[in-house]
Amino acid sequence: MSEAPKSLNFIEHIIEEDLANGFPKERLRFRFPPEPNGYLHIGHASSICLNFGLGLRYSSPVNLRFDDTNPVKEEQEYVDAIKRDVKWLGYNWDTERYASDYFQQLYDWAVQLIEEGKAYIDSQSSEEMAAQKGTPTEPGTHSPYRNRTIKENLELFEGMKQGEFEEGSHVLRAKIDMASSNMLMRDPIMYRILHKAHHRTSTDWCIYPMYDWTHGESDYIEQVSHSLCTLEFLPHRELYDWFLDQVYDKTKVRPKQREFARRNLSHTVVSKRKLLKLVDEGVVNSWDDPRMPTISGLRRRGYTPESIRNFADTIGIAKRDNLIDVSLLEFHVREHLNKVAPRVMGVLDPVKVVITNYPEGKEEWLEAENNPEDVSSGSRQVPFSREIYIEKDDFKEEANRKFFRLKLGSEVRLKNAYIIKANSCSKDTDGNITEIQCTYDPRSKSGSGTEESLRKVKGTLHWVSIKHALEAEIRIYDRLFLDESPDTHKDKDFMEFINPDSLKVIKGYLEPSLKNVEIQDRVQFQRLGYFCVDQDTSQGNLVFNKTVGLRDTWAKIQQNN
RNA sequence: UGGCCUAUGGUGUAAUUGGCAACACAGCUGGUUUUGGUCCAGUCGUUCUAGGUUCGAGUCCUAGUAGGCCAACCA
Repeated sequence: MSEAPKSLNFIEHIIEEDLANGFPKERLRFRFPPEPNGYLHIGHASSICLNFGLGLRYSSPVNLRFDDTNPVKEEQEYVDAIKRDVKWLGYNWDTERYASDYFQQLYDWAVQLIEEGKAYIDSQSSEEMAAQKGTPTEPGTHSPYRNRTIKENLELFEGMKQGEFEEGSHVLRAKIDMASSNMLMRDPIMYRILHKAHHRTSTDWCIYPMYDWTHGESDYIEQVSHSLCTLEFLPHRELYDWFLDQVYDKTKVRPKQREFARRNLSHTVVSKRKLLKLVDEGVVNSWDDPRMPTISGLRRRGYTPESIRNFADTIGIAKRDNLIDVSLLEFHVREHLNKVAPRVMGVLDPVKVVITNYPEGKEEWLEAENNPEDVSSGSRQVPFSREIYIEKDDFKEEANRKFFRLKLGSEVRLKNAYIIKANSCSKDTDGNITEIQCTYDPRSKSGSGTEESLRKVKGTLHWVSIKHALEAEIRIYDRLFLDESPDTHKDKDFMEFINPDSLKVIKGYLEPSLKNVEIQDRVQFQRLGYFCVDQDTSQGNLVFNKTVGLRDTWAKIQQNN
């Protein structure tokens, strides 16, 4: 077996360089560190695939670590959803960790910093501290509390921990440099008082560590070798390193933070706050609404884990701003579903066809291939009868040579069945076609091997026998936003670009083999697209979500005319 | 009136670290096909600008330009 030489992304280059410089491969360790304050989305999928992909590549453990330092926003529900989504994507974490597991260690280290004169209690309001912080172009000024005695600091910190103070009355700050060009180094807050129960530690603590103080130390505790995050954390790196310096023991692995650019997907938003707004304002029905770019939404839409992993792999990882066209994601789901989704026939916008020379009351069960891409998938039987539905779009009274479908006076193949010829049609008073009268060639039955069955006719249509058809609710989705990058307009809110027609619910008529489908089953409605059984399906009420349409060359030809 | 990051086809990412700019998607043209799907073949098109170093620059240096990030008791 030869493996195609795959080029490395810049993170892999860094790791290779570290290994070349003597870092032991067995000490490589990664982590995926979500905050349990919302659902995972396609952007997280990229990060998950990066970290777990590195774990697979180097046979290294990857921890799932919940960054749960803010009980105001975090909930167990999100922890459960995140675990479900990571598993569904196909990854196994080494150990499940929580930053809250480290609260005691973090506290002890904080005490140590105070004792070393590197941290102090500030007792000003957040407004006062903000005023002293300066601006990116002007240095800050020192807090009047900056030079409290170590003893006083220790007593106050202990008091904070014991719950003696109100929220907002005191914070612990690192004593670094109020004149630093990096705003994060201007005496950052390490702890704040929050009289709020935590989803894991309950009321054990009423002081909670801030992100910067927690994250790097957690990496260190877990001995994560490469701590990967998005680019907006780049300025945090200096502080990450500073905090690490305070506790670092040279015999241990020193975690290295490196930053990559967040992946942006066109025609959507990927920010928990914005996604939450879509849910709260009823633009979508839930976090797992199939229009949402959340992992759970994509799953419900019919996306496969493989397709998402391949997508993440293809878009790669880099440091520049990007806007990835959603059509690339669609390509990957088509690519996978083409191989695995059974083919079935369903008519979504029906018009009745009567085959006038087919005996009334007669029915035949015809053999239909389940998937031409997978011979092992076998075949099934579909019923044929005198009255069938075809798509309205598949018939025109007159059309030019490019129209490979049914028109008066010409022939077309019914998939898996017979060649029919349209002779006439009926219309209602508004001129809408209500019925097409055809005749069929009884010797042209698919697979019969007769000369007539082998005739080449230009078009092949899908169809469904009216008498046998299953009615189903079909949910057709379109992109949620009309603009390719709705949240990057300076003067317009992303909500202004919402596509009012992102969901269309219609009734479809399906072949009877679909009677016993299960939730999440994925199929291809031939010539239309890929569809997935929605969880709203119940006894006698079939609901399908459209995952994505087939590539549609005909639509393109029409558009260009 | 600051600091930091980034710049390669329409999109995303590569380039053996200074040595013929490539892969995928999208587009276009043909072929196959009982899905206008799939598949196959072909084609289009790229190093932000100006200098510099070098036999040789996408890669290194300088300046410029453009975009992004940074002043939450969020992560």
